[in-house]
Amino acid sequence: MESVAVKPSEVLRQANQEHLHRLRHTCSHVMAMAVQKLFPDAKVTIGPATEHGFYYDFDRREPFTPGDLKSIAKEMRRIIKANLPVVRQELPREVIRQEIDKLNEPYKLELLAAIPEGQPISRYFLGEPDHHPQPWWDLCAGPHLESTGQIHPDAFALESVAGAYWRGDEKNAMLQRIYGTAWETPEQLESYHLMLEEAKRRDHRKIGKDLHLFSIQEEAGGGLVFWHPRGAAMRNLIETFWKETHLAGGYELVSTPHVANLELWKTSGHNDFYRDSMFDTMEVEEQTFQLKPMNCPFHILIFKDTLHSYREFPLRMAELGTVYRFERSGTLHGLMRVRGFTQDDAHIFCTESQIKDEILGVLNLAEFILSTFGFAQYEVNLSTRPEKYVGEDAIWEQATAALRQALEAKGWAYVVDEGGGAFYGPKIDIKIEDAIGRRWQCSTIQVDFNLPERFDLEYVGEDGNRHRPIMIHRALFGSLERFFGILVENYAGDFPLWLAPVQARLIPVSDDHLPYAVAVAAKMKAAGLRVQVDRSGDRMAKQIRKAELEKIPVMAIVGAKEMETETLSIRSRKHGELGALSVATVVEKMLAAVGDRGWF
RNA sequence: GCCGAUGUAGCACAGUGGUAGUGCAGCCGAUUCGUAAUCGGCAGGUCACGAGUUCAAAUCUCGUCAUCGGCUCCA
Repeated sequence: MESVAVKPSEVLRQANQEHLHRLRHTCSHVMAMAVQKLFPDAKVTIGPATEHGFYYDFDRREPFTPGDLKSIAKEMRRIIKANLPVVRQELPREVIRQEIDKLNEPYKLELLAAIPEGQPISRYFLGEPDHHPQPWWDLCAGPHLESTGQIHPDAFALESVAGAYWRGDEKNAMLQRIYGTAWETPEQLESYHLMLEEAKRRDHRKIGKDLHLFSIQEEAGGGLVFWHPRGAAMRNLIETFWKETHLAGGYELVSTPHVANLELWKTSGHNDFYRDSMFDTMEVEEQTFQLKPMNCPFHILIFKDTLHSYREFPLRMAELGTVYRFERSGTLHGLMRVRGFTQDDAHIFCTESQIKDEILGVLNLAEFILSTFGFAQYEVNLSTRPEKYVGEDAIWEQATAALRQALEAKGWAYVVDEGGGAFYGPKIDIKIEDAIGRRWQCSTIQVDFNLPERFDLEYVGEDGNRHRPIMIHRALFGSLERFFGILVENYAGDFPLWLAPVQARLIPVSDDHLPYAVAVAAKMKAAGLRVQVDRSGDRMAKQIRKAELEKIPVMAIVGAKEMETETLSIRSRKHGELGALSVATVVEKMLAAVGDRGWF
């Protein structure tokens, strides 16, 4: 399964992106033409190219079925084989408006009205415009291929039908979106399908179930995670590592409740700005309580409980804080999108002049922690002041400059998202790249000018006067649940030794060797290794098969030979049979692999 | 929440109106075995849940919940 000649992701990377974009866009027109031929009642809307293909949204009463997709694809192949020319025609607004009117396409009229004055307006025909009857055409800016024959009839596929709102707004009509994928060659399409299979093989929901890591239970409700012993063991390892690293990095650990009086959330502004994502309140002895969607107000209360001096700054407060957010049922997805999750949260209270160094410190910590889990490739975004914001311009500029300086000092390339910041401050987001090239947003670092104001935070400065501190929110994993899901998919369940919930399985050749296996296991456990003995009485080959299916990294065969010589015959999941090694050597080598966070 | 699909034993699946099935896992017994499945037996299901249609419902209808693919939103 690992030995594909050329990695599918490589094949796809070699494709000409500009050409692919045209091809996919044209493909979406071909599909729309096919759909309107087969289903004349379908109204056209928009149909752009996407990362892997294209889609087209239609307004039609009857839903498209999988069978419909087959006939649409067939019709598309016919259009491709006919090799119709793709002809662009620019027309004055009023002329094209009348043309659209004739076709009775209300969505296109709306699109036309949205095109700014002075911009050229064009349509694209599939077929010669002078031909009678007039060929199919679509209001479109282009660009496209020159003819439908340039699409390879075996390099596209229709994938699925999904609902989508007109212009992405849920107040609007629900349209039917048909997704397709399209490539230059059948080989690329094949590679794309291999990629999809690979992603499916790594799906954390499947692996999580197969390896008994976690579950989500219908009886308890969607989006609530149950960590089973093996998953919980891994989570504990991650948490321990996180806590030790933060303590070493100058953070102090705190722990706060899961609910609080609603008044707190009114002060913080969450009750106004975040209500849609919060669970309903609960009444207790005539007071109203709220399950927490964030940790920040709690850390602020700890901060406020004493008067602070600038000499204590920067003050770094960290917590693995479990929060609950109301997510609409249709959006829940395994561990990636849940209703209760644990943020690896921290809040740094500091002065303006400390922002840069603090951010740099967070970037270094993020790099250290993420790379420990095997993530060394990042995509970094810097988001600046949006249109609606709080805080003074000068301080926004100062903070944004500090973020830039920190990124530059770190030497990381980054993309600026102008106006993409939160209303309360600028931020840096870090996306990590996994083993098959997918990117996941994890870390976020946000400067906050709002909460210190709302809670009237103060510290005593060098001058003896009260000043308002700067507050930095930051999370590195983002959410432990989500990060765990990413880890599972990144490693495909083959975890490095330090994370593997069961590091070694001792396999007795027969029951005669069971006592020896138990004794050896005790020794290995005493050395701090997570070891199990297979007591099933199954044949050796069966025991090996079970251990392989459970992706246990080290198998140790125990038989007469091994008892005789006080050795273990090691079979590594990664490297196969390694022969007989003394128990002491196995322990030593395993501990070394744990130490450098590698595999055995 | 919205559009579409799905829900049968711990897991993977078969079963289109007439007494719920297969494989693996589990338990029991025999086998005591050298690098990915030993053999035999037993047990296990309110067919997601709740209504309805029918002489009869896993199967048809409606509702609820959950899951899957999307939309929207996001850690």
